[in-house]
Amino acid sequence: MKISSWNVNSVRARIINIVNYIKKSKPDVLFIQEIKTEKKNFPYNNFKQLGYECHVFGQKSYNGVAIASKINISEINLQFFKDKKKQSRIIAGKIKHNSSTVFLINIYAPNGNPINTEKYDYKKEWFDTFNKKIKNTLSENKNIIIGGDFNVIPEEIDVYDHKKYQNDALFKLEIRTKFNELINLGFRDVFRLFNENKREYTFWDYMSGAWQKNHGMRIDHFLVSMNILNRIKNINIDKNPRSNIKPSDHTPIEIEIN
DNA sequence: ATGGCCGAGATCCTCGGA
Repeated sequence: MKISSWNVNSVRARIINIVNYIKKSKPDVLFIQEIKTEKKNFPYNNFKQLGYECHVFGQKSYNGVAIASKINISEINLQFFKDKKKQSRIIAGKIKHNSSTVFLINIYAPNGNPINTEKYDYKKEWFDTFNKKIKNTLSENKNIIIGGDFNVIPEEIDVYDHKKYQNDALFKLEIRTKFNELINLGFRDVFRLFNENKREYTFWDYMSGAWQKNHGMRIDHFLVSMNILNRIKNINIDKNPRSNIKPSDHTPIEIEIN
């Protein structure tokens, strides 16, 4: 089974790219972030024509997450925790796969820039609440996959110039510590586990030719709980969609699970 | 050292993104 995650930067502006990606990559489940639309304007039909059912946690203009799936997802949850700013950032659900239940959590974590503002405080609080909630969830379900746009650069190797990002909300030590606290609850960053020293990115800014210069960062991740780690067969960052016309600034990341 | 590119939504500009 293939699960993909992609911050599309508007599901409506990106629908052609998304359809092309799905046709080519054929994920069983697609985590989508930054759909930037309300549920009522979500392009359900484009997905339905490809055999995908969509579960949507929308928001006007900003944020918004969705799960598109070829297989049944149960217990869809739009209130994994109560977001202080009422932003649509998490959609969760359960799938049955190889006679076990796997808890899927699709997240779009806050950006947090600029630092020393309430945006940064919101990001810190958001991660504190998320980590607490994950800790509780682990006591009930050992099979958890968290995927999405974490807005966290885990290590120096994960950004083209780490010195530039010391005081950025994506790389500040305080934020990376929270990311590590989450991992220490019993997860692995699957990309880094499978690629010890590899430099790969999932995001390139639209500005100043970042894509052409490969000025990227790895901020989209799959974290998998220890209990099902041995079932992960592969992880791949598909850079192709970033090179297309009218691209998202992020590109999909994909895992294969047995 | 600075600014640069996009999308949404309400006006021809602002906000948010990372």
